Amino acid sequence: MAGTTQSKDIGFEKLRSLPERRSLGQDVYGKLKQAIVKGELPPDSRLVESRMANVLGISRTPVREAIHKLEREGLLRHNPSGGFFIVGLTRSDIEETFGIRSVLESYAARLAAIHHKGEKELDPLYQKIHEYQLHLDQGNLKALLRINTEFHDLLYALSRSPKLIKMISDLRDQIYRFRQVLLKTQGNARISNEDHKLMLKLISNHDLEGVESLVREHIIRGQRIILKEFDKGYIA
Amino acid sequence: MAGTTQSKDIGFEKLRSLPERRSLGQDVYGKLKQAIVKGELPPDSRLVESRMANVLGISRTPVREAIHKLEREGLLRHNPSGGFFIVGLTRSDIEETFGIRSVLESYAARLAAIHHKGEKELDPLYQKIHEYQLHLDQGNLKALLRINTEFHDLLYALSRSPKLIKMISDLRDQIYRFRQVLLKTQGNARISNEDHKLMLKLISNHDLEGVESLVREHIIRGQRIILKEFDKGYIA
DNA sequence: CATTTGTATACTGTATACAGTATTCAATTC
DNA sequence: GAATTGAATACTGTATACAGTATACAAATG
Repeated sequence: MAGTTQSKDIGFEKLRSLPERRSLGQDVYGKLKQAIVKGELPPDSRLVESRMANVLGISRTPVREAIHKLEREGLLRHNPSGGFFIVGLTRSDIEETFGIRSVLESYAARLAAIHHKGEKELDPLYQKIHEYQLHLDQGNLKALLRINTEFHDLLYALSRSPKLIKMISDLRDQIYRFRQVLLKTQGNARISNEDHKLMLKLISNHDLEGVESLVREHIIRGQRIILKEFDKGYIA
Repeated sequence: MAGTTQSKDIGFEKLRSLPERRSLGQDVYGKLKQAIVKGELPPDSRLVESRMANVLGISRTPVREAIHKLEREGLLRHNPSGGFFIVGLTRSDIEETFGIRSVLESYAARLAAIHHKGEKELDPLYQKIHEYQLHLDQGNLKALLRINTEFHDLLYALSRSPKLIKMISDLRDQIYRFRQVLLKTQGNARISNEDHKLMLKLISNHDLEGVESLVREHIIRGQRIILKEFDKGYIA
């Protein structure tokens, strides 16, 4: 216990959090996941362990760690004849994923409405809406995407359900590659922010049913946009 | 192509599906997951790779595969000082998990109601209800649990959403250890079957809102039962 | 020339080796 | 006897080795 010895051993707390050394496996996992999620690695391409290990200058072992995690996550699938490949998204995958998101995210919003006490909790969210509005007029897509994500993260954090948040986050990773389609047009980008404003209003009023169905509709709107583009063949 | 050569190479189709050799890693994953999910391995206990490998008579490599998958799945957590341990369930975990189930499973039922054409699809489900009723009178808990699971599997299969089904299945694994509490008392066991009957009726009538809110309530009822037992300290 | 066969190559799945870090516990110091 | 030190041990994270299978392609065969 601190203070029980004569010699002063105070002042080393700051050293405690110095290196924070993550393992190679974790690093590879993160890198590989990003690459897949962003669509940098094309679907159906095979992942050759030794090649990856060589490129990264490490051994196969940590690469395997990452691969097995990503397989469980659904981003990779095992080839019957051995090895793993990147899974692409079919039309049904998109339909399903948005459908599931529609119920999970609307539920998160409902929880947010239940748990939220006092208007002050919503301040950062109003802030994001404002910030968004500023960039909206000048059509800064990159910024809109970022702020949009931040808004949703803040909102779902209010649900106080870590498991739910994680599931929502995992689902969003799966369709990350299509994100930008959603805010590509001025019209959609504007509607999105109007929805967000309304969400906060409903949460303030503790209107559980209201916010739940609004978010559900919000997501389904996104689904329709993506599917339309998908059918046009612009994205795949 | 078959038949293009003179020599008869017909008759080997049956060999095609002979060994179906799963990898050691997959085996360990399955075994270990079962053991954790059923509560055979106590929470917070550390998993020592070399020990496990020795017990199973294999090397550490496939054991690691399994461990990393289970970590991504949330059943294991990484120890800051190295290694992995089994995560236990807190009260919040139970609350969260049932809450998420309530929206996912009600959504699956809604999809089932949307997709289902013709009464014949529901026959196996009515069959399960009947089967359940038979065992209900003689209080055969083991059988009730099995039939109950089968009913829900059949129902959610009608949703035609593999991703949704998988998520529901994963969530149920997390609270598998508490299953039997739900049907322990005659009263609850009976109500459960009444709910199931009503679900089928609503699905037949394509009453989407009805079946969705019924299933939601069905799950929340389960949540209350489990939480009550949990608070009494009978389960942990 | 179209098949088949044979052989080299690539890759996976599993086992093993090894260095570095935690942990344990007995010896030591105050 | 409580705290400190130090050596022995256990375990992890990573690298490497190796056998068996799949793949690719050239040679051989009709």
